[in-house]
Amino acid sequence: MTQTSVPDVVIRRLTTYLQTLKHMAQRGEHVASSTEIGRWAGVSPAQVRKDLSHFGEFGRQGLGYEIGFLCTQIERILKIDQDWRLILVGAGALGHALMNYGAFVTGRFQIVAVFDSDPAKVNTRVGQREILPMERLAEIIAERHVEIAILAVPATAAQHVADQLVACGVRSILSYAPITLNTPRDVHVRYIDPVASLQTMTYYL
Amino acid sequence: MTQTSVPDVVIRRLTTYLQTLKHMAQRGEHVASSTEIGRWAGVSPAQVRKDLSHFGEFGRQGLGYEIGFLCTQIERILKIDQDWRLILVGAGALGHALMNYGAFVTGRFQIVAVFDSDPAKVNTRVGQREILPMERLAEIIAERHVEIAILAVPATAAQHVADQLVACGVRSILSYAPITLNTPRDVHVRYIDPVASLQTMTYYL
DNA sequence: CAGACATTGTGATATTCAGCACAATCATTC
DNA sequence: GAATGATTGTGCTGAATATCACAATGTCTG
Ligand SMILES: NC(=O)c1ccc[n+]([C@@H]2O[C@H](COP(=O)([O-])OP(=O)(O)OC[C@H]3O[C@@H](n4cnc5c(N)ncnc54)[C@H](O)[C@@H]3O)[C@@H](O)[C@H]2O)c1
Ligand SMILES: NC(=O)c1ccc[n+]([C@@H]2O[C@H](COP(=O)([O-])OP(=O)(O)OC[C@H]3O[C@@H](n4cnc5c(N)ncnc54)[C@H](O)[C@@H]3O)[C@@H](O)[C@H]2O)c1
Repeated sequence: MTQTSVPDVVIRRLTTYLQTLKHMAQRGEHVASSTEIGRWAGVSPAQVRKDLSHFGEFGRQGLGYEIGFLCTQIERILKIDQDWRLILVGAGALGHALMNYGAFVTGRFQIVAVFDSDPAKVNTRVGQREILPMERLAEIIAERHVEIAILAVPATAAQHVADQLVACGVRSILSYAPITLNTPRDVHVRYIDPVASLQTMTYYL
Repeated sequence: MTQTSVPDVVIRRLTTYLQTLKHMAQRGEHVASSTEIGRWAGVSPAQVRKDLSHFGEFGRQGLGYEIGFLCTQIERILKIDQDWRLILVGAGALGHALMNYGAFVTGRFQIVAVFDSDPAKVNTRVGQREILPMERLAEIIAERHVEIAILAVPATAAQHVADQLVACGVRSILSYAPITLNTPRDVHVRYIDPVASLQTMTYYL
């Protein structure tokens, strides 16, 4: 029940439940049991129920969970029932893909500014937005109340940029650079690295 | 010691240790203690030692781990001391970024073919490679002994393509589609989804 | 509206994973 | 070459996480 004692794995599973529920909703279903949710999310029914019970009682005995209601609740728990403004640092190949990614154009996570250190790229456009110089980082972060940044710069520059972001008040970083960042405790960092993912898969082959 | 009983979290941490070690090697260091490795990888020294002890004794008391040697050993454990041939399905924005990603061009994970169902894209080029039609999937996978695939198609097509891949004998899938795939037990799937990562971070804000 | 049925929420239990502490071991110094 | 200092490898312990099992509670049908 206590907010702080919920393990991180539970939080991560909530996102997959949400995915599953949205998918079911699109298929026209209105109610889902923990068994169904579990099957599609790849976890046991008991796990689903226990995870949800950390935050309250959302289901009905004998019936299951009302999909729309549960979606709303999970979104509230994860605080994604509101818009979040992001910035992107690094307008390379990956940065371009991200800027054109539907979820960041129309969804609740909106990239409000793109930064790059390369003078040749600054003032050119990517998607809808103009690439800004790093000098304007602090200004935009403060002005737009940005708390989350996506890092898509080379590994060699990642730590340096991360330090700048932290200094500007960014509290969450999603990094694509294949390097573990050194940040203060209260700054949350997640990593996305396809090579690392592949390396863990070959072990099982 | 037993190969099968090693938890998946340990395997995933091995990749971060390897990253850290490579980084240290580049800085000209030759020996690393569990404390140093742990500091940069963000885990406790005891954790580092225990993880490594699952596979053998790689260190020297009083000194630490010889970096080059440990790299070699971890690479052997993860089976990344050999080249792996990958295929990529989906030559969209993300597919293009991946094809031009250095790690997939020069590293041990090599994308040997790209597929797309869009006739307008087939026979055009992305990076060095020609985009192939889905009809040639089975042929190439068998011919090149491909066991790993990267999935970069829209969510709506992901399950269908995954089924095709499994039918062709692919045993590991790295999926960028925001959907949990339904696959046989012996097929390993990892997911990369920036939105899911962001959703878990807002909880802590 | 009563009885059959299905499913939740959760205390208890089992299992997995992380941290601790120290003997064993090796390099280095004097 | 003995004494010192540092670090590993690991049994033990405790914490975190998953599973089980069932009472509680609702739905649905005839
Ligand atoms: N391309 C991919 O598909 C892919 C996939 C996974 C991970 N990554 C990783 O993502 C990162 C970016 O990849 P990419 O392919 O887009 O590289 P890229 O070289 O195409 O783009 C990097 C961009 O960062 C900018 N940059 C460099 N130093 C900077 C600094 N100090 N401040 C601000 N901007 C700076 C560069 O000007 C460039 O525009 C890399 O760390 C890479 O390892 C890439
Ligand atoms: N663009 C990004 O930065 C980004 C980031 C994370 C995740 N994703 C996810 O990755 C996937 C691809 O994203 P994208 O931006 O490249 O999309 P995209 O629309 O640019 O590309 C998708 C490609 O898949 C092809 N395709 C569609 N159905 C197919 C089928 N049945 N068989 C083979 N090919 C098929 C299309 O022809 C197209 O070329 C999506 O699931 C998206 O949600 C994208």
